[in-house]
Amino acid sequence: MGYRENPRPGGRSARVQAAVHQSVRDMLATMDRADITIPMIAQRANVTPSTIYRRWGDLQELLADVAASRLRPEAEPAKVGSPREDLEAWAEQYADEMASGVGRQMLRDILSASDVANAEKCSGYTQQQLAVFIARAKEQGEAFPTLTELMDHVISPVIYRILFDQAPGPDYVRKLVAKVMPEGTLKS
Amino acid sequence: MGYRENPRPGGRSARVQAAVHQSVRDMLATMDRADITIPMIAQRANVTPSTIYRRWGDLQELLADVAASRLRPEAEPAKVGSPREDLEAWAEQYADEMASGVGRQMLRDILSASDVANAEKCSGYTQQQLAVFIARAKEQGEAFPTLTELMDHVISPVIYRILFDQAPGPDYVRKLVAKVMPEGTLKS
DNA sequence: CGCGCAAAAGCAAATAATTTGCCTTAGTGA
DNA sequence: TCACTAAGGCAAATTATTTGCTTTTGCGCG
Repeated sequence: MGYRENPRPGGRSARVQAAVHQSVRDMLATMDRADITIPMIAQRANVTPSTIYRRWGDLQELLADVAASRLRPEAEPAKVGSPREDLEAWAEQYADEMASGVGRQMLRDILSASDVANAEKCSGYTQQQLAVFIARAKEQGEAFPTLTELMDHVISPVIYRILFDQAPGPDYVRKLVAKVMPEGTLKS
Repeated sequence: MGYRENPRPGGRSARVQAAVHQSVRDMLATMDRADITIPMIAQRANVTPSTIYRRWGDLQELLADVAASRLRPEAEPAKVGSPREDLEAWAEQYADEMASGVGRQMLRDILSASDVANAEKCSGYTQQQLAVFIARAKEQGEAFPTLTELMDHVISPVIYRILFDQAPGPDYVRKLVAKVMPEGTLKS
């Protein structure tokens, strides 16, 4: 009697999931998160509350699921210049998105759920994106930081600040990138 | 009709707060967090549920409050060798505590609450502790990283890993510290 | 000291959310 | 086509939350 992780596309289960996700996104856009309840989500999605309870367990799990699916990158990072420049542009946008009200909420939703799967998924997405820059740099023979260095010294500080402190400022990210680039790699 | 942030010690309000906090700590120690409810906490603390609802709002706020108060450092970090060695020892213990089941839960509780105050408090505690090392190093004329460097390149990566990934390994923290120390500062 | 005030707690009724058992529906694969 | 099963609907039972009103407690003041 378990629910499939990935419902077959086109099936009823997939339709319900889509309707519920959509309903949650609508509500997040229009009202305060503290006022959102499962019965309300259910009504807007035209399903019964018990469907949601059985499938997701509670509001936190549902919100985490929705947040993680919104965080999935839609495309490869843009290629506009050198790998370093691409990384800088991407990181800046990443920081902005995460620091925005919506992004911040999504991060919290993901971390609040008792199930760790969504947090890992989210970190995995970021690593995938970073891996693209690393591959490009390698291809072009450009010196570049490792994945671990990028995660530890660019992503982590940005996320920490967003979660605990204040949003990272505009050139803060640029400085982090500069610091992590290998010696002798100067910005053009 | 607002509740005081810091109830006068010895008053009724302070007793209730202590009883409720204790009740929460007991329950966290003995049962799964998903099974904890406000009525249960109230019963164990000999208080009516409405008292808790009025004072804290909901379970998440209460858990965040309890977690933040547990995270308050009790003493200045130990002084056993050079500032760098002290920092290493402290950071390692910090990482262990945060990565433990209890520590991880506390972090999540703090981040799940809609009120950001506890998250800021928690980050503030860490910065206070780090400031002690910096002051000691300055006093002894030892080269030392800034507070920002320590937060960005030691604390942030540790916390990020705990939240999104896996617990940081045993010598991972040591490497982070080594990396952030000023050039020419070699380990004795 | 004892009085009055206001903050905070208790109580209980009203409301809302969650859980659960049982039934129905809709896809899937033989 | 048919039977099987995962998933959804419905409604009753349970549990949590909110709220209006009352009572208690501790503080400041005369």
